[in-house]
Amino acid sequence: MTLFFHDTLTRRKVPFVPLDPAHVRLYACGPTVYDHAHIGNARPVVVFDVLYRLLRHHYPRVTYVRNITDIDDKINARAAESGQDIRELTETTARDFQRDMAAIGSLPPDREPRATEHVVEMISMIEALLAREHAYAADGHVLFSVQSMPEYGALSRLDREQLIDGARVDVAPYKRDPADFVLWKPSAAGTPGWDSPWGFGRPGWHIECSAMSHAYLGKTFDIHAGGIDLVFPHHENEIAQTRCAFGTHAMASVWMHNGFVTVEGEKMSKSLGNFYTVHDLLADWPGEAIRYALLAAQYRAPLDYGRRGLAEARSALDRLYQALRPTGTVEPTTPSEPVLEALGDDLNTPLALAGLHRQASALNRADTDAERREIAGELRASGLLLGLLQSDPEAWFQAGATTGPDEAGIRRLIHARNEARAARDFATADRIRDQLRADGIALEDGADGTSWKRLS
RNA sequence: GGCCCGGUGGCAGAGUGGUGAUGCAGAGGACUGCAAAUCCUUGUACGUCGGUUCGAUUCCGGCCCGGGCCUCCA
Repeated sequence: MTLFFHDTLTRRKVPFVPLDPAHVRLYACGPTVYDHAHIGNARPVVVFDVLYRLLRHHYPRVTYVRNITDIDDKINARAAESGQDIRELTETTARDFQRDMAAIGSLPPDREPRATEHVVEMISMIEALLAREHAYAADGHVLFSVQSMPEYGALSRLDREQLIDGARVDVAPYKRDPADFVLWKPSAAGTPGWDSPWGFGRPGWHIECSAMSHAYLGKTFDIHAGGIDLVFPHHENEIAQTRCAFGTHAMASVWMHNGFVTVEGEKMSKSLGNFYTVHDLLADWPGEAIRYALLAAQYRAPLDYGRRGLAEARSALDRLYQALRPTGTVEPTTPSEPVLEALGDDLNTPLALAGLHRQASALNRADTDAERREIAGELRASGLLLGLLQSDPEAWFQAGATTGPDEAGIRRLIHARNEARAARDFATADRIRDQLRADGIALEDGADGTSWKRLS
């Protein structure tokens, strides 16, 4: 089946044709590690994790590269203000990031390169740009010459005049053209930096992704992904650097960008301070609900994130796990056709989730155990593509609150209640149930006995 | 100012030129000692004004409203 993805460069949904069907190559821009990831940072991780899972389902080999930006002036500033060692700050933050992303069900990428480990490649790329006269050195800086590339601006559809008119920063005096951007800049002694042909300094922001994507995926690869706010300048400049350094016609075949997460209609961002960190959300919500809520809207649409959406996500997962409950932990078999089609149509995750619910309905209606096991296997396989429904259903319902009675105590009370019920002493039975309810435990009397859930 | 997204029922959110996804919430019924869970039934939604059409929520245009980008940003 042909997959379709929306390509930012052409603003169209295009059929996906891998450059090499035997090896699909995907790059996504990763975090700058100076602070906990917020839910806006998590969205591309989760969305493109689904993309990665889908590609792996359809192709024999996929290489997914997601960088970690550990060279950045914000990192330096944070380290300076907290008195922390830069390396320690970036290592800790990177580890927290990986832990948080795993907690919301995302697979690790195949490669997770760090900018600090690729400065040599960045320098040689800058040298290539200088040799081809797409860049110039001035005043300890090396700048990319935007005028040397006629197609500059194609991704963001901005032309040079607009860039200059709209610029929010002062134009540095060493720039030949106000639109030129930095490839290398000098570092003061005692601040982070590397020796280079242009003196002690550090790379500009964009060059790291050009260097690292080239190092692991080559001069041209299949898909480059990231948040929509990276279209300009980051991806525009990556394209300029990579194409001009290698003389290619494209950096990636398809450019995919996720919409941002909003809070009460406004963009969530660190600069506005209106963000939820994944770390904090995990204290109150299952990671799977955090993930589900991120997949509840199509990835290009804005997503308003908050308690309501999280509560809905948890209810929806309750329903899906409830359907899986009678069959326990059956192995995933084959994802359902509607789910595959939904995901293959530009990652239509809300439609795919609807497919999961339809499967759950069918499962709830199934008459025989064999039928139940078959549908459950398919439902789990469909869920696997979305990174959902891989837990033991009982564990899903019984996880959560650490207060209240323990499992043995609950079982004892259920036993006592069932004895009362058998004796038709419903007053006692109801008292026990009410007491458990007050402790956050809900009972369900089924054909095979009484099961319980924690309410949170 | 330039460029780009959106406006769908109580809420979230798909989709389509002509039998009104999906979930949550609501109503009725079945099941149950009573519940819960589940199943069945139930909702005259597509910002606005025009145009095209036999027919538009779906295509085209104007307008209104919301949001984003224009070198911090996922």
